[in-house]
Amino acid sequence: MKLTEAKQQFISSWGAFGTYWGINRTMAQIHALLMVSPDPLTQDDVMQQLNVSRGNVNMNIRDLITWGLVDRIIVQGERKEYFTAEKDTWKVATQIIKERKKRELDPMLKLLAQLEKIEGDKKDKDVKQFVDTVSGIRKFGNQADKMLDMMVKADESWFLSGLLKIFK
Amino acid sequence: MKLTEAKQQFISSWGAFGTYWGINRTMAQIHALLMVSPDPLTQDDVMQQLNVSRGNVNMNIRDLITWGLVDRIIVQGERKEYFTAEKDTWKVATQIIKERKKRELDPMLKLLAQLEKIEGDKKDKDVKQFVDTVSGIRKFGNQADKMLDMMVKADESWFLSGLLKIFK
DNA sequence: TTTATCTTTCAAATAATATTGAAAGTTCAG
DNA sequence: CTGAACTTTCAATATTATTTGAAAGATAAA
Repeated sequence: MKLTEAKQQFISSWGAFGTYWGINRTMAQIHALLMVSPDPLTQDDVMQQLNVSRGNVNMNIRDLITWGLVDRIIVQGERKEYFTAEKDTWKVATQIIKERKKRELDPMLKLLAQLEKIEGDKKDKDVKQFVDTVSGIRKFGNQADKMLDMMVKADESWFLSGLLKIFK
Repeated sequence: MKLTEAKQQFISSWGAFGTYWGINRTMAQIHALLMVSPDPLTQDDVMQQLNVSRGNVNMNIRDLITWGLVDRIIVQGERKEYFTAEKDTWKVATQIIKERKKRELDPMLKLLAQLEKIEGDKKDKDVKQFVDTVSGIRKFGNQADKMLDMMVKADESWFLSGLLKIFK
């Protein structure tokens, strides 16, 4: 397989993969493209390579920047902006974990804690089932939260080589 | 807050949360409803409580069954079918991990392994960046894969109390 | 200041996804 | 069998999410 074809396939699969995880296809594709591009690209480069409109590229790049996955690069003496993606997989992963935790997990845990304080007779089986379910999810979520926190603080080599021994 | 209101909020939030993760709103809501319902429900119960059509309920319940999260229950002497959800959070989580791994992570890792075997001069910076990116993701993915495998085989108490000490 | 270059916005168009509901299919009691 | 009770299917429809592209907004060189 040639580079061009492989890139194509990587970008397209990354896009499809993204949609399974609630990320829009184009955003995932732009991210993929920037990850395999050694040099920064302009919006026009991305438009041309992925066949999408200017507005689409602009909005999705902006979004990727707020996710902390893409950086805007200013080249001396050039009018237009360039963009580049973080290419270290570990950093990408921890960045995504950090953001999703903040945007989704943390608010959900807050809500579950509220819901658990429901008024009503714990003897009532409906009340009991509700509280049990909510508190089960909350406990699990809290543990996952702590684990992810530590993962984010840990470093790559630990993850890649050390972790396995622990699970033995 | 009263039970009815709390249930309502739980179901609706669970639905919204699901959409962040590529799960359709109704499927997540049905799952939520069944998790907080102590007794099995019929399709009509679900239709009525969530205000969705028969076809929608039927299709989504079927899907939840293939995910291994919902069971069909036959009650002696009753014509209609009942449905119930697994309520143990740990089991729900490991079941979801198992399925998503099988459906998404494993095929992606297979593809990445293919792409890494690209032909071309490793001195070329485009080739190098491509191979580095793909292999970085593949290594991370493989490690995550192993970790999740072990998590699925492990047990809840270990996760809830033991794991943290390891990360210290 | 004017103009050319580049970026951003957002209403409208399009595409993707989810939902409905009626008809067809199934199952079983009588 | 036959018909009532229940389940499944799927084309049509509705909803939601994404994309476009032209206009407006910046910015800086001339």
